[in-house]
Amino acid sequence: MSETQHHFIHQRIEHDLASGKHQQICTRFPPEPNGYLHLGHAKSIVLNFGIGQDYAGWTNLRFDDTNPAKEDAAYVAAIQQDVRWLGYTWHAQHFASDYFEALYDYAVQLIRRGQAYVCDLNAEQVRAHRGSLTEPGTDSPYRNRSIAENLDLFARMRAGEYPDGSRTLRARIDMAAPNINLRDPTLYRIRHGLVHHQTGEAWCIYPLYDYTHPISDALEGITHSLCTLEFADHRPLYDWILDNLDFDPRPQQIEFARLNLSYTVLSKRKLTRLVAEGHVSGWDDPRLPTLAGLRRRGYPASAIREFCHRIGVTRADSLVEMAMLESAARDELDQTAPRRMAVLNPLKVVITNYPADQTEALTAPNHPKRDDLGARTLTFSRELYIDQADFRATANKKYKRLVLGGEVRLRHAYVIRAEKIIRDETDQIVALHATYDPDTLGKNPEGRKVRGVIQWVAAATAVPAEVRLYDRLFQVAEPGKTADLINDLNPGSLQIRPDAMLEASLAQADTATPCQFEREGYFCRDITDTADGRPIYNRTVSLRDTWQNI
RNA sequence: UGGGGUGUAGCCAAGCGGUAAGGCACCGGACUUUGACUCCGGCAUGCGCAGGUUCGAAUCCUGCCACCCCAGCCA
Repeated sequence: MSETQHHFIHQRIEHDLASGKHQQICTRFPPEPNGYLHLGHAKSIVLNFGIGQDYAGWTNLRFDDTNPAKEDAAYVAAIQQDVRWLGYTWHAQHFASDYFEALYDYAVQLIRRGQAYVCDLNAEQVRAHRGSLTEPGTDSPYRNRSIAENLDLFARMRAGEYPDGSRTLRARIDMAAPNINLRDPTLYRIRHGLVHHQTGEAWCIYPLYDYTHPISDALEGITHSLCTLEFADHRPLYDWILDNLDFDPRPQQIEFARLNLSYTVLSKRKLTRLVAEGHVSGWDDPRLPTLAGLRRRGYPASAIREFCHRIGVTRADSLVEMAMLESAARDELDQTAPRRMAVLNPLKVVITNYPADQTEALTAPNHPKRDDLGARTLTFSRELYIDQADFRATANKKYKRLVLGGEVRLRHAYVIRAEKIIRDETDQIVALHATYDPDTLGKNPEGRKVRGVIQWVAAATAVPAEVRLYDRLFQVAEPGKTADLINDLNPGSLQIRPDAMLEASLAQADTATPCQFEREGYFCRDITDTADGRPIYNRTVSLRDTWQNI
């Protein structure tokens, strides 16, 4: 696996270490518990926890739970599980709501300093006073209330004397600031009737992100607060809050570009919609770029970490190709996955010169390059299955599988020759008659070259299974770019092979270990669904296929 | 048209005044009982564009152009 690359944030940190500004580097991963984590979060997790590890510091997990209308405890549990699964351990876990009391006190301080005021404008009026991108805003008529009145009003806001939306606490900065975030931003809003998953009904006023985040960071001793680019405009406000509350030392916010992946969406809003509208089976649908989905799909956590290292960290907008993710998965799985044989679209083959009452046990290594992974036993018998795609009545010479009258190697077994196609009344191929060369076990046949090798399973011992093949969820590189993203869904993103046949060793397989179905790809047992007692396998990713045309 | 960002190969990305790393993808070839893996080779006279400074510029300066973000009591 590649070294963590040296990007601009590492440089900033090393500069801060060299200058003596910090002795220890502390970061945090601050998800809002309002949805499941996805690859975009993985980028942030790997970045933040990676820094904690690389610089002998630590990383906190902090739930940014300032908006109870959208959040839920169920998401808290899911997020914790995902972070652990990715392989990280947080130094401490916090909730922004742990700081509600402190946050309130700091707000009182701001009021005392004349830096915050209670505003009676409603949302619509606030918007009207804010001005536009090119025009300055105008002061709220409540901007110059006395400190005493502000203190009283804010206390009453907390006491629940005012209805939702009737008042807010605002920072008193500059309504003419070119940066709109500085035009007296809202610090607190009133929200009655909500049950916060952590604080219950203790509060009816809730602080906003821009106010909460810098203080939470400072309270925890975070040195570098990493976030995505869209918050760059908020940095002056982040600094303003800490400045006016005399925090020293202060955490430094540094922004980086969020991850975009082609043919999928990395937006909690869009993912929530796909789940809510039933376009996918749930947050853990294997087609989703959620960590839960990728995990169920069979992606190893190490592959996701590696992917995050490969894509780097910059401030430039980017659209990373899916191939980048798949490559990281293949690199990991190739080294670790035991090899197995499975036939996804079975075609029965009868070896006519092999005795009906005979079987033999063949030994096949679990990995072509790793003896330490051991071996398993395969049963060879008169009736077998091969894949329909591995046989053709006729084909050109580039096709190196089985052709009528031609030979092919059965992986780890004998060379067979296709002799006759057996059809039913409707002319459908129902079986193939073939003969085997008994002198080809573990050696090449005399005087001729057999180029093709295909997988097979013995009919008598095969394990029936359902195999699910996945394709990209969307059929366009940037879903929703030109129209509603639902129109961009790929109707063929899930293909089920209901009649797949697996080699016998998979009957009692360790369900947690992903394996390679030779010549098909990497697969893992789906432990969420069951189909009539038959195992269900998900294809994580296919093998790289450089075979262009037949 | 206000503010904040970003432009290096098809994609991601190093580079920090000394003559364009690496990965993905792709194209050759070797090996192969997985059309996999592995290995070897190829892939930017060029760094958004135009000027300028310099012995020397992707790196510095000037001016353009393109794209992204911001007007929630969301995060």
